[in-house]
Amino acid sequence: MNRFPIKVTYGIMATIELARHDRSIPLQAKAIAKQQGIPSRFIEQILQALKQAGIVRSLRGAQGGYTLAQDPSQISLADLVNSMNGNEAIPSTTNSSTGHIENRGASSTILSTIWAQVQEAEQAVLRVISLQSLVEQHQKLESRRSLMYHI
Amino acid sequence: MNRFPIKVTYGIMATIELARHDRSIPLQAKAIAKQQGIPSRFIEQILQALKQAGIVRSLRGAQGGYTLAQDPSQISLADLVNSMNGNEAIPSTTNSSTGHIENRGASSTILSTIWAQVQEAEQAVLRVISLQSLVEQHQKLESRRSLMYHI
DNA sequence: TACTATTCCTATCGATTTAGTATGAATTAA
DNA sequence: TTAATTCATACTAAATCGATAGGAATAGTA
Repeated sequence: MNRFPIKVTYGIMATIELARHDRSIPLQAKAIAKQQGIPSRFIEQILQALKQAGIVRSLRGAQGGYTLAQDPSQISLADLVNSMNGNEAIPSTTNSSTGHIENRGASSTILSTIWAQVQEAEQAVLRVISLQSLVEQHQKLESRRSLMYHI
Repeated sequence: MNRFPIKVTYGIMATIELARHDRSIPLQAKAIAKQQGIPSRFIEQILQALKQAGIVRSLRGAQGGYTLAQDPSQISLADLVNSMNGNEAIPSTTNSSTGHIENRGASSTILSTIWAQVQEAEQAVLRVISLQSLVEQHQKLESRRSLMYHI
């Protein structure tokens, strides 16, 4: 089962939709929502996050909408996931008020570095997957599915 | 920052404590809680999960408590984390009511396999870290800390 | 200019999960 | 028999997740 947060899932679905669409014509949030079965007010928020991360561009007003800001081959899944997870803030070990090194328990110190390794392992998986490849896989699956209904 | 759920963090702290303790004498939940600054009724619940997973043994009644069920070198962080995350249930792709293959969207199918890769990467990191090594790191940190206060 | 379609901003809401408390029964050493 | 302990279950407060809501700002078009 897919256990990415729904926000992340929707964001990825939206960018796949954008990648399949003519890049010179903006695609509206509403259109994406309808196509993918996502609540349209919700996808708007997610598209905002993608915009802040520089992954999509937006045009306001009538005939406005969203376009990809980069080529699908240049966008990694890590970019997508990170932009919607509200990127981890400055991980500092110093307490800003005192300037002292935090005196956490030893276990906590150890687990922090292990957590960092876990995060890095996840990022490594996500970095090597491009939006381009997602679109290609998507294409294959869809055509296989339509074949099935022709038998 | 350590981003393991607090339940997991506490559980690991508890097993570290158990590993440092004489294995032939049960250590009480209350003692672990006091030593590590964990609410004692809370650590009891966590120790139950560790017991279900076969990582600790328990003895009820007066002078009862918990002991490790295995050697610290045989317990991996993956074992610990998984036992406290309430291990993922049977991942089946078939809909049990119809017997048919689920007809989810293509994106969802793709993201499921990617999520599995992410999970496997995380497990790979956790599998190679033993409780033994955690205890050793813990020891080093503690002694370094006590040295600092002797200067 | 006025109208309409759209993004953008911010607040709110219900459901679920997380972190913890509470109560007391069952068990066992002394 | 008593005291200390695990075990089982239910409850609760706070945070997070998955949305929904209202309306301001912007821009194309008649």
